[in-house]
Amino acid sequence: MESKVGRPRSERAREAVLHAVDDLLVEVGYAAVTMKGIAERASVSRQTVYRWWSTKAEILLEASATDAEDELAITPTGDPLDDLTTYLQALINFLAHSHAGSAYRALIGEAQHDPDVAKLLADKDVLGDSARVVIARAVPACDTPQALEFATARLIGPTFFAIMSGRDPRQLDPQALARTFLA
Amino acid sequence: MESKVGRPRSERAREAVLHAVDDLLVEVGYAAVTMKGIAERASVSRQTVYRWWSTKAEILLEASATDAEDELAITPTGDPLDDLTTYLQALINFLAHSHAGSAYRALIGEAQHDPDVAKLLADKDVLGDSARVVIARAVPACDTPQALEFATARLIGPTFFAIMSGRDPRQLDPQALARTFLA
Amino acid sequence: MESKVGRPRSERAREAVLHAVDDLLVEVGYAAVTMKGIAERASVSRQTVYRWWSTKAEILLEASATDAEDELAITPTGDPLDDLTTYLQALINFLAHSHAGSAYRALIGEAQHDPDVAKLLADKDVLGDSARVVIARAVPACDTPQALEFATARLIGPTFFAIMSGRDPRQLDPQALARTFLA
Amino acid sequence: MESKVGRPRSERAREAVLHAVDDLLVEVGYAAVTMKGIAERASVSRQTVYRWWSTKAEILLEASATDAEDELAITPTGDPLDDLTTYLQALINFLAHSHAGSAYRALIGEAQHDPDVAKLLADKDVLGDSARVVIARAVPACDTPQALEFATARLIGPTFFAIMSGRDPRQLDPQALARTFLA
DNA sequence: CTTTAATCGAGACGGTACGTCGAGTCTTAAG
DNA sequence: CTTAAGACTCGACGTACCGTCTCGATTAAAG
Repeated sequence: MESKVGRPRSERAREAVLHAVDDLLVEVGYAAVTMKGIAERASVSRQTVYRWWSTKAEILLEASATDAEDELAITPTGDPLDDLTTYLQALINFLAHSHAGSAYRALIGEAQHDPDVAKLLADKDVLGDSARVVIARAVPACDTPQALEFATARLIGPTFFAIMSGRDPRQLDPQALARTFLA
Repeated sequence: MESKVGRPRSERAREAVLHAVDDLLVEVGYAAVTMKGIAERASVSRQTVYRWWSTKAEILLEASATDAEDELAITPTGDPLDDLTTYLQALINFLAHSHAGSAYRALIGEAQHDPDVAKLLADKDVLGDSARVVIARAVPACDTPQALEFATARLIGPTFFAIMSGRDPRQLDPQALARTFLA
Repeated sequence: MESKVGRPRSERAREAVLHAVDDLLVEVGYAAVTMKGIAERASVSRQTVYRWWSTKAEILLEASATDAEDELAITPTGDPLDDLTTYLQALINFLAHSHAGSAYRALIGEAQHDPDVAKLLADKDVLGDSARVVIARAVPACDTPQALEFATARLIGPTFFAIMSGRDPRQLDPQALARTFLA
Repeated sequence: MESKVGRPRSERAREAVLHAVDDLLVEVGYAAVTMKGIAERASVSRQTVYRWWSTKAEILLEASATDAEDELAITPTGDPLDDLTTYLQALINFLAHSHAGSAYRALIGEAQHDPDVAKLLADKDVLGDSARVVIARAVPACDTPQALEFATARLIGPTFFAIMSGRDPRQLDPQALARTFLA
């Protein structure tokens, strides 16, 4: 419920900030993205940035969550192996090559030592959500929450580990991963 | 080839820095560990820290690599399922509860947007090394490098993902994970 | 000539602002009085304050000018020495102990580097006006403007300097000052 | 007692700051002089400014105290009236026309609502010191501290008031003021 | 009894300085 | 040549106040 009195929030400023953070991420990398830099790039006052977001992680998440969801959504064919393979390929592309994915990896990294960022990601489980949809369709037997969680970790885990630990993503074979998952 | 003239490097200073990093990590957490703080805690000049290490990631890795190896090494029993279960339990403890493990998670995080840290971790693959040893013994069939890499990702991945993405480590069942790995 | 159409100026808002300034001056001191603070304390919008006053000096002067005049006005007895002594005592009280006086000192201070404030004070010579009245009655010989100006400086100056330069006002003896003035 | 270990204070930085504050005072006026502006003008880091001075008032005082003393020091002739007249002329020039004087007036102004500045000026009574020297020589009868204080206020006060309250300094007649003082 | 016009509150906006902190580097004297 | 000490430049931090700007809602006099 948002107040109706006072000057309304500037949609222009909101978008400028989100675009700025996207651009800066690509240009200078996550570490060099600063609240100051975002504000300047967006031609927005620092105060305005802080008014609506408290950390760069928050902005980054808002800026890339939609992209992430889009990149991880697949159109089901009915064939479990095909669907899982397609999903795993999308996951590899997302984590290893997409801008939204590199933002996401940076956020996961930050979450390891910043509880606020961890909370943020817990509230918006991009990876888990995308995987659960695919699994529910491909493996109907996975119907309890526990089983779903376990399957999610098994499906995403190997790819996630390989990329996060700096391994070469080209060595990853989505079909082999999918087959092993179904075994 | 190192010079032999002049005052020799102080071993006292080296150890003081490594201990200071360990202590600070526990007391204030990774994010609040600073080069300045390390130097002060170690009663060592800032210049001395910079002379021997170029980033806090380097110090951190040197300070916790040995601990990490110890915590991830298991004594084999001969039974593959038992060995894998023991290893996975050690992995869970390391990533979720150990100091060395939280340092390692932070480094993995940093590596996502800092190529220097990524290089550092690539040269010292703590997790992969520990897993390969276990796999080689438990699954002798895994004899090609590719198969070993694949198995490593399958063994470590699910646990790694679950903990890095902020899931509750108590939900992880090392025996179930081991059984699925062997299937 | 002010317009007669439209909503009339709110007398309530005007008084609330002046009272807020008075209160804030006492509570937090001149330096910490801000336009923002005044508006909030008066439960008035910032725009409303700016609509009617352009600087905090203006508000302050309007808020304390009447008090200042009252505090510096004396009832004549006919005896020059008595009148001057009474006046000087009032001047000491005003400059050293009164709220209106501390506002006035702050304004004089501001006037040293802000021409707008200097202009404001030139148009409303609180100190000079009060002194001229007393001098005209006590020293009828002072009848030219120049003589009056000179006498004003001689009468007010020593006290003004002592207090503005941070000397202890208890060391000031109004009767001695009055006697010396008449000499 | 200053420490002898560590890098010594940069004399270059110290002078650059003092000159910068002098220049800025003339160019933009006291109100627009900021710590940030001083640092930039002096090509010195903000941190360095804060390391040695805590407010712009402190820098200003250090930058103009010597000038002030020079401008208010007179060479005695032996004739009381001449000496006092010369001193009062110097006082008028200082307060009304000199850069050091305008800095001093600004500081006096600030002192009215900033106890720290008031303390600063109390420790370095530029005006009082200069007057006491002149009075001691011209009026040997003034030998008790109280008498000296009283005489100081009488000597400086009228001129001080006239200029601080925005009156035209050209109307001030140093000889007339000196004569009245001696009467 | 509706316009019309200026007010009011609330609060977001772009700016800019604040004082602090950590990053690295540099400059001493001491060992 | 290393060491501890500590000053140096640089640049981001998050906050505060500045003065301006949109809003919707009042409030009176004028039509």
